[in-house]
Amino acid sequence: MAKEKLVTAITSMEDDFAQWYTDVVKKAELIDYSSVRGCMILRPNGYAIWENIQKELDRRFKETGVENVYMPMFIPESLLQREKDHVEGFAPEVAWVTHGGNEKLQERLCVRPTSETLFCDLYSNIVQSYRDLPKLYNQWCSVVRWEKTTRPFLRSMEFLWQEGHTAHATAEEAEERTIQMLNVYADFCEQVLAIPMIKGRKSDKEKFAGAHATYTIEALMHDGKALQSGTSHNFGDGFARAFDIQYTDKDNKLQYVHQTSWGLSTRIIGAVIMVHGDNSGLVLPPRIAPTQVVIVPVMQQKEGVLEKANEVKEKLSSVASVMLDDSDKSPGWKFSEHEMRGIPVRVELGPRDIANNQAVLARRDTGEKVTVSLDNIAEEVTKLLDDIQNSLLEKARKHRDAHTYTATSMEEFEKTIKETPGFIKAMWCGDEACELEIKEKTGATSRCMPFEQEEISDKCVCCGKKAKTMVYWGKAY
RNA sequence: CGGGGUGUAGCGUAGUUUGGUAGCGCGCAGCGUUCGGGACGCUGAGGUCGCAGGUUCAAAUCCUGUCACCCCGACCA
Repeated sequence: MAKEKLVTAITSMEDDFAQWYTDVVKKAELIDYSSVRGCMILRPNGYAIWENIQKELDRRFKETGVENVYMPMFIPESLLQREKDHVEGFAPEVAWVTHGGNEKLQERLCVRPTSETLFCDLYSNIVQSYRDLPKLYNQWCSVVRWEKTTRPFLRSMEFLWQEGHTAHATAEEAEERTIQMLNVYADFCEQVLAIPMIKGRKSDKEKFAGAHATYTIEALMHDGKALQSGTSHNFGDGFARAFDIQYTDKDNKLQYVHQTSWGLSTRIIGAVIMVHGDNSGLVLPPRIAPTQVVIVPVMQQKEGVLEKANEVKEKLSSVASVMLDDSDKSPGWKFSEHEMRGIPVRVELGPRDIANNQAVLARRDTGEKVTVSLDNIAEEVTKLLDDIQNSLLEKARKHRDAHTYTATSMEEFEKTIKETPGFIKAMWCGDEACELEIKEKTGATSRCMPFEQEEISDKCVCCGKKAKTMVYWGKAY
């Protein structure tokens, strides 16, 4: 396509997907690298996407009764070590503060890699009675994990996220909340980010350090790799016992609370890029696009063009977030630039259009152009944005389904993962040894045990023993 | 942490083999002509050649060390 020849700034996906990703992230000006290894700078284009994600999710959280708080970023070493599995899971990637000014600290402080311990400490102080429950807290913050290798959005040493932490009177209530929040994530991803998710439970090997059960939403990227996009954990009363979080129930008996935590990070932006992006750059679903419509005037120095463009902007601003690009670049340059940034709809407006009381609408996802009357441009744009949102989800679903395979033998498994990367549905006996062997042989890990089970066979794909569960497998980011 | 690669103007790079005045394209600034898929002309600004040592009359170039980033792997909510 002629179009693609022009944008030489971006490596094509087919040539080198990793390089394509890096190019998009940079050229769309989502991030820049910083002077600290593994830490990225979120630039306005990138941060605005996160702000929209925050806005949408925060509203959905609050609809379920969640309240926001803010916890300190430092955790005393003794507190971190309270729960054994938890500290073992996180210790290798924790950053430590050892000095305050020139003085060595009595006790090291860790920079939070996650805040379970802080919330537990708080709950142990503020929960006394069953009347104090449930506690449904969330915080928006950054966390630090000393990663060995990093990639923008997908894995950085410091990243933005939200972490919800709840405490409940009963195990049932905690389990219900865990699933409820997983559903909030999945609905958000489908409806707003146009990314279809597989919902399911993690195997013991893959579950969160200290969790009783971990649930996950898994998405398939354009290159056939899986991305864990959000998790929801049920802690049972494990943390409560370690942190002594007890309440008095109606019968005046001491009980431990049951807890959950759930998180979603800027990593999800990586998913948006890798699910919807194409060789011209980023493709943003309208519902999170900071700018939904860009107006590109043609012959803008001509009498009346900019005036008309401003009129159209005014008209559209009631139905979408609109930007008028009246910079003195050529129209063609602007076309490519805004495509690179993923703006869903472009309005082209020149003297020819104005004479005919019309404008050209170009959609980012398909490149298709239509001419519409200026009289009902607001309605047309609204419809178009909706249509783009829907077809992005549809396209992503088709891609995922087309790259979801089944395997009933290891030969089939290995061949599929090698030749046609994607999700593989295969039966599993439940033994961790088989999980390890599959990883060893194929590089694929168990992504989740989906809620929607199918009986592909009655034997474990690895050992041939009686199968317990169908598992989605895949190579993961 | 292992393997590989790359560091020269904001970006992309030539020059390194064989040491000898740092060059080109894009971008940037000014002026003019342009404008329906990255327009063009003229003029101009911009460089501690990643950093630190060493060899030499002379180092982007050779030697030693070091740092950063990218890719693959290992590890990893």
